[in-house]
Amino acid sequence: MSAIADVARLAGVAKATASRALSGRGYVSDETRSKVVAAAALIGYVASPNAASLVTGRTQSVGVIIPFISRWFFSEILESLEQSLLAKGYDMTLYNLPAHSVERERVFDFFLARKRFDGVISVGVELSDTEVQLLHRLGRPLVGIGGEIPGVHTIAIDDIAAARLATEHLISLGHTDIRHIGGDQVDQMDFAVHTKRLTGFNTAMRAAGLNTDGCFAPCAFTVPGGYEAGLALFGDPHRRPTAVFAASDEIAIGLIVAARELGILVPSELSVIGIDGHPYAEMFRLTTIEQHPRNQARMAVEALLGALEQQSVTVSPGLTRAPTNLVMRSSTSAPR
Amino acid sequence: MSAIADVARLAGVAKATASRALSGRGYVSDETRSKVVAAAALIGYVASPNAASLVTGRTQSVGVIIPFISRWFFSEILESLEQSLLAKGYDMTLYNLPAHSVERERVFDFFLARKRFDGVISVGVELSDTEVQLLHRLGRPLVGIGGEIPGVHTIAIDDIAAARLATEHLISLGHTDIRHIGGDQVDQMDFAVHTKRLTGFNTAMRAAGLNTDGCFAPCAFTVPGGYEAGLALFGDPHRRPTAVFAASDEIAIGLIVAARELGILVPSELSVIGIDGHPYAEMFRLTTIEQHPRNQARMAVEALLGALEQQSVTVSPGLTRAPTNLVMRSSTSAPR
DNA sequence: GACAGATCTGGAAACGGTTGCATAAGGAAC
DNA sequence: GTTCCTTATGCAACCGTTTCCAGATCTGTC
Repeated sequence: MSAIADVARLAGVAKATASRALSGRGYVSDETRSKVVAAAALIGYVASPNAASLVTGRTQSVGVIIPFISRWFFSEILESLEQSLLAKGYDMTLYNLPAHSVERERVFDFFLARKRFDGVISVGVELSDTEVQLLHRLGRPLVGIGGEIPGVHTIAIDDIAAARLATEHLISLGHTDIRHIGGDQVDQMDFAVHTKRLTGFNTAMRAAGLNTDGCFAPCAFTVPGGYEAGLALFGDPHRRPTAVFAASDEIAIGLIVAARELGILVPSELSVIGIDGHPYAEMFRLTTIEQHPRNQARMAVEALLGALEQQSVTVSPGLTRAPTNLVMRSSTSAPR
Repeated sequence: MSAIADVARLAGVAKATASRALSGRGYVSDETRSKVVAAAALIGYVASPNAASLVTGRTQSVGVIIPFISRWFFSEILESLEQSLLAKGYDMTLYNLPAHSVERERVFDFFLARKRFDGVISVGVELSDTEVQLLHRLGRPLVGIGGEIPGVHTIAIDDIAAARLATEHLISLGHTDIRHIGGDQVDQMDFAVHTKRLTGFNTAMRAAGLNTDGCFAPCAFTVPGGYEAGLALFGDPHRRPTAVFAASDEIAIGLIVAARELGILVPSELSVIGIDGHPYAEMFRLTTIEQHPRNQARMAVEALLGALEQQSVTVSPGLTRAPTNLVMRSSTSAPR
């Protein structure tokens, strides 16, 4: 509707002056500025970033690539990203790209190539070299959350250390028959998360002199996934472990529900520990390693906007470790 | 990087011709078109919709306003919206606006006023007249999901009918001591959902000649919310009902978890029914009224893009009813 | 063979902002 | 009273695209 020319006319100044007055760049007298601001307010003028982006190259908008929306970690990330970006005046445009989506190529070659974003945040998606280069050629900074992409600044917890800590907690309670339930191949979430958590588990077990053969069982990375795995694992009383380390709280909760259904007492007959800090953890009294996705999202926005302020095309590559912490509730105890 | 001028030069034609060849509007000979297309492919040219929007007024982008991201209904809607919009070449920009967010005014007065969207989809947010008018003045069509906004085309299930159906299911099994656990004031989600589901419950009860006094108890609209409500409601064996209608599956699941902890058998001692069709419903064998959010999202996109194609500023106002269906599992049975 | 209509192409003007450059006024330093 | 710097403003060009308009060529009809 109303353009800056209307504001300028109303305020009795040139377009250039109105632009300077509203954007705060360049010299404008206080008197002129207030006239312009008043005129803009009067007709409800809001600058079109699309038009401005033509000449400035800045769009005030950030693209986000994410493989899931409904899983806890990802929805937390998303809420926090949106909040941080909104606070800084940025729009957030969402691309939901499951691991091997058919749309994937189109998103990179078409949507991301449209020059709509000042930067891109990639959450839990392993980008190929080609894809990183494509984004790089656009001259836009890129920040990752939740994994390591070569040459890209990434915010992530130390998955190996978190898994080791969880396993060590069980070992320190006196458990020796411990299993690890983690993500399966189908649900790779693209990232090496599953593998890393398994590595942390194996490391802790071996350091304690415990055998790891046949200790890992895969399942879908969800509550029903953990539930199914629990029914299978706990079905035979003779082969039942005394403790389980679940790769996520959602899996852990599924395991607990399965155990309860089978009449197995947690923690006296079975200890369960997870990773995440899921909002349901408390009602299931689940001991877990908390990560703080909202915080990770804030760090990512900070890194990205920092790079934008410095006009730098790239964020300094490298890894920022997000903190984790053990929260003890009553799903773990010494074995009987 | 590469602009249409580069493509035109490479193909040996004028900018205008290149534009026509790539957009498919106006006359272009087959020979010229293939030359232009080849040139564009060669240098990896992708048109900037920002620049185009300046003259066409179309941005190829849709704004979505949503109060939650992590709750099941909303994340399903979001995934489906993104998928439908992407398929049509539209970007989706997200505004996460909890009910009484401090950011709300800023989103309407600033972000939505920036002329970035061809249309807006509002999910589960009750818009004020002022807000509807503001969007209308921008000349952009608006479609709602999950409630009724005066003068706006909305996709929604019949909440009253769904609640009545759920309650009637319990009554038909022979229950007479039935409670309804639903959303509280704090968690109004802006919409009249809570009130409508309560109305449906009351209607069914009265039609069966049952008293409704003191039959409703509020809780947070989440699994832990239902769990807390369950502990409170089932704590006193003398005052325990034989059946509960939960306003959502998440509440229903919380109730079941609480019942199991208290040693109450579902369904023989307690029947529970919910509304939603949550992915956890099956593992808790929950009887529920399914709604299909992904389908609602598709309908919304269809309505919005339909209006855009017709150049019409408004979508024909009115209500499209999304279907629901009762799925019987084993959380409900006749009372003992 | 003239004419109308359809097809094809290019030049130039727009869209709504920002910014480089020129101009001018005011104040400080010599 | 110059000179120089800082502040303030306007004009015009520019960003990348689409589209209006004019002109050219081709086709078919009478």
